[in-house]
Amino acid sequence: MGRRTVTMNDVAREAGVSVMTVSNVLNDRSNVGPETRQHVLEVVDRLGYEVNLTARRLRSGRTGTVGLIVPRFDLHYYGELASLISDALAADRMHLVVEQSGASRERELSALSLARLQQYDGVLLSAVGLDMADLDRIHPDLPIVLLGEQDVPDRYHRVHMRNVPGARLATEHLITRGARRIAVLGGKLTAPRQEMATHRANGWSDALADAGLDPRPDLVIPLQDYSIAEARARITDVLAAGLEIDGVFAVTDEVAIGALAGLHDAGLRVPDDVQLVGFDNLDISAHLTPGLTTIDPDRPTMVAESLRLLRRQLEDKNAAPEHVVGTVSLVIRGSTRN
Amino acid sequence: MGRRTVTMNDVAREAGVSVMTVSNVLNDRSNVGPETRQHVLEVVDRLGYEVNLTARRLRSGRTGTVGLIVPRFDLHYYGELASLISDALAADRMHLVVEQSGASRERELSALSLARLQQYDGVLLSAVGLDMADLDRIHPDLPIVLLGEQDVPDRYHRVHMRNVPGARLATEHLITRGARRIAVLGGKLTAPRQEMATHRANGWSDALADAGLDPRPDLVIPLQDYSIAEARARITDVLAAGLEIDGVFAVTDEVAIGALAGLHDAGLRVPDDVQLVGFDNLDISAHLTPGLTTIDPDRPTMVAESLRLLRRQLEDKNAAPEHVVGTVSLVIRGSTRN
DNA sequence: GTGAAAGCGCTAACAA
DNA sequence: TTGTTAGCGCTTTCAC
Repeated sequence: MGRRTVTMNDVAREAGVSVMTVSNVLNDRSNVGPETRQHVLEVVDRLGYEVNLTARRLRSGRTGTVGLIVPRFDLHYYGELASLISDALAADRMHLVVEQSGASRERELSALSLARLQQYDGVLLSAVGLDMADLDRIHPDLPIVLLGEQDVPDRYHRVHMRNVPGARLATEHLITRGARRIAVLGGKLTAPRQEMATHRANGWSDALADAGLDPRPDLVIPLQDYSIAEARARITDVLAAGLEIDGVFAVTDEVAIGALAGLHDAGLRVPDDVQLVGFDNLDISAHLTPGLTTIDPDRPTMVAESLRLLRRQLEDKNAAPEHVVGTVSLVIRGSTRN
Repeated sequence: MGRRTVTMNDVAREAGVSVMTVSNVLNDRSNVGPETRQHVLEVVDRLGYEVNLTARRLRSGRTGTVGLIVPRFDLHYYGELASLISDALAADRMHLVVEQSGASRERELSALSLARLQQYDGVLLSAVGLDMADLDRIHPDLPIVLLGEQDVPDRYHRVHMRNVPGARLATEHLITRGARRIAVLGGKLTAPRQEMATHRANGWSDALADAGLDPRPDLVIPLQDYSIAEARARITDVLAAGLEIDGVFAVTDEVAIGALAGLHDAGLRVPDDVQLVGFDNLDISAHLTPGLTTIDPDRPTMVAESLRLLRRQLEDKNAAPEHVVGTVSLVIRGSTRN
């Protein structure tokens, strides 16, 4: 209980060797005799010694830990992302820890303080609230990979999704299947910065224009937090206000789930009365009724690429920044007609 | 870019004061003259200094960070939990970081190594794969609160859910609404240790017995990872094998979502042919079609209590361990009949 | 193959 | 109000 923490010194004294030898044993360095190693390990075990990672880090700079910064823990997208990354890193014997920045700029900047970031060997940053200028202020001497949509300074390594083509694909599919009055739920035509909502609204708008349809502003239904509840409430509002639609492109699957509920509330059947397409291909989307037609951003590849970029920087501080663009594909399920 | 990290020493030299004064300013200690403070802050700003948290931690032992260890990032339950905790901690100006232990004992033990835990001021541990003996080996001189079901050594502070009564409530509700052949999806009658699945199966079994119904073993459908996909596949299997049921108690809402899909696949209507109750009251559960009747574990209170126990230990290392038991309530929605 | 010395960047304790 | 000293526990460097 109250007993003092066992340090390397204690082990060294007990084993009758120097701390350096203990350190060498614990770090699997080659320059230790076999029976010395054996003996040290025995003592380590007996005393229940565990290395102090803080001290190691202070001295060596290495932590064995990668940080993932996400806007929110409770958006399923980030949970699935974190899970994939964590599993992939485990193969490299590294640990993932996840922090939530909150979607607000203030909390994001705080999570992003150099002080916090420097605790990691590398950082995967999925930041939504920051603009170029913010990112430009961060000058961590530390590997970072940006995951996401926004424009970022060229010096950043970055993996991003093909948002506009993905949204276009979704919308074209709705048009192909006969929808003509297609709303974009969660889209934004204008915003202070380009972001997921504007990119995906642009793809929607492009597809409509190509098909000779009018991307009317009243078909663009912006959201704040992209939660299921918000999406359901907003679509209920616009339907009650008399908006007539036969298709919905929801900017995320989570938004689509809300739309599904809201449409059902209004007595509209999916896909018979209104067809619906999402974006993200969450695990759950295959298991809704009806199954959700959606855009698959090939997360496994995005994760693999992110980690590749991270490893490159880990190996070579001055690796030239790379921009990787993912692929998107359409997954057709029951929420659109045959 | 390659420029060396700015240290407190640099700031001190540049400002013409000692490092202690810089430290005092940055920690808002009262013993600094106003114009000295002002000047130091200016220099800090000009040089872009940020404190090295690793060094601070090594010296002071405080980190300002709480760790939450969860089995998986991609189970919605933990995402919602993490989100609640993160927001609550922000009010105390503390940060939450989340680690995934993986449901396997090995990875759990690794995430739980003293070395890793000691990086935090306190740890909230939602461990599923550990037993008493494992937990007994952990002797961190560090505040821990266990969240969860299992029996734990008395010296631990702990918040747990009323699993058995909750499961009983769910099952009684099914019986009240007319179900008679009620399966427990994800339940286990026997297991090496008491765990969520056994507790909830016990509540199910108790309720059946009380009602004079037979808790037949073939009504207990165990699961491995409690994913939506697995739940859907398993219920499809047992239905195909000829199991006749008119009610399902799913041990989690996530499992219930899979059950909903599987029942639909089999051409069974919910709640007309088969009634369904979950457990957890996830955000999404209100937005399914039909809405999911479920057990609400009052997560906000559980989170508040967990943080209270943590703060108690932070303030007094020797605070007597407390066991807090949450309350459960039934939330009735469309997946059970009226 | 092993060990002694130095110091990573900060803060606790005490002195001035 | 400010500064000096010591040292958190480890790893780097270099000597033996």
